[in-house]
Amino acid sequence: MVQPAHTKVTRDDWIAAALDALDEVAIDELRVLSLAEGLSISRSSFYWYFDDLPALQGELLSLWERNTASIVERTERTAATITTACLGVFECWADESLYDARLDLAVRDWGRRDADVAARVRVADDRRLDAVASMFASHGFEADDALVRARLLYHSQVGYYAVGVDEPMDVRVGYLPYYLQSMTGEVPTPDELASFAAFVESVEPR
Amino acid sequence: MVQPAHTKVTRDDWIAAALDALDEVAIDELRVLSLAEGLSISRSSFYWYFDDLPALQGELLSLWERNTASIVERTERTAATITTACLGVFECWADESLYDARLDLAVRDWGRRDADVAARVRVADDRRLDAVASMFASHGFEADDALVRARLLYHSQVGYYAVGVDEPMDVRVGYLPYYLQSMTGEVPTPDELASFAAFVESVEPR
DNA sequence: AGGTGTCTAGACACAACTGTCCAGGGACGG
DNA sequence: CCGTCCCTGGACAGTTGTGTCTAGACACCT
Repeated sequence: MVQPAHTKVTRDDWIAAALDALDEVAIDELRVLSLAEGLSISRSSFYWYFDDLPALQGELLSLWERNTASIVERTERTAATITTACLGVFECWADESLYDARLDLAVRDWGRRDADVAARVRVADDRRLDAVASMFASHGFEADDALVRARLLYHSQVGYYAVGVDEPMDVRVGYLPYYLQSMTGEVPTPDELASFAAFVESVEPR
Repeated sequence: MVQPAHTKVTRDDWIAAALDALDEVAIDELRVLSLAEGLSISRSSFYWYFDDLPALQGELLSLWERNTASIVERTERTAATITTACLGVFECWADESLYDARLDLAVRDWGRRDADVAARVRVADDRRLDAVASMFASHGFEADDALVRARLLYHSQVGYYAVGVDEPMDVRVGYLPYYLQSMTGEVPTPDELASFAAFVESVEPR
């Protein structure tokens, strides 16, 4: 798997180029030629690394599965309060390496037109929502209440990205007390907020 | 503008076919040939009614603008309580003729790849959010709190559609008290819920 | 030097669409 | 019953994309 020195473009370069292109193009509208031009290389190089376009798309899909894992992992942590528990999940929205929002949007988008992808997206959404709902339930919320609060938390985040809100992270962090108050009915303590702010700070160098 | 009797397909038929196709195809991926096949007519008929594909897409865009109008209109009604005010907005999610969720999703989707559309979507989202935030503010919520609650209401709805939750309307209505409690901090009265249920019933024949 | 395996460029055949052109066909008015 | 206007079908050229094939460039090993 070692690349000869005269390699101009690696398999990972193609994948990175595809990810970058998602701002302007849907996954199922990726074009080998466009990616090649971006990489200043000929189209046929692509076919050295991938069987065809669907192979690259599949690669993106498995990259995307990580988003679900990040969320689920955080809902399973033990937390003293529901506000801390929620802040754990919020780490995903603050750290691109945990949750790639652009990719998530693109995959969801793709799922609207491709039945196989739609099925995988449905499974992922269910796992994410179940995980968040369980988290609320384990903090004493009754089942229906937990489900609705999980939806508010998750759907509003999906909507936030779908709408494409563009605001600096510190502004967003400033709204946190209001979000937490509505979602949990509890007021977060200054300590909780401070340690979340510290997490954000530690990530910032994106 | 009267159609001769031998007309097989009208301009509106093309538009309806396009709207129907949005389940399987993005707006910027609409194909004249596919629509024509669906209508069992030849492709060239399309060019009698529309200059080109962008003309049809523009038509869809202006149809979509109604969604914003419906929301804004409802936020401007005077309501005795914040819960009633919210239920007014919720009418949009319960009545397809007020708010076409599929079209909204499709346009938002399109906006991710087309700068002009993106600009119009941004304007619409801002107007909708401002309207809902003002609604909360007029019921005594402080500015930041009103903004966050407006976001929760609107973003979670956008997310709900993006995720593609599929549940019968009566189940959804059953969750209303929980949603309202989280979003407003108030418990809706049985009367409020009953009159919303009546509205839903009056629409149901979709 | 020569051989090998890895990677790239360019050419090719094929497919899916687009918008245009033109020759009609049906209904309706004079 | 004839011309006109509205609408439709089929043919055409042009564009953009796909995946394949072949020749060769480059580094590295012996």
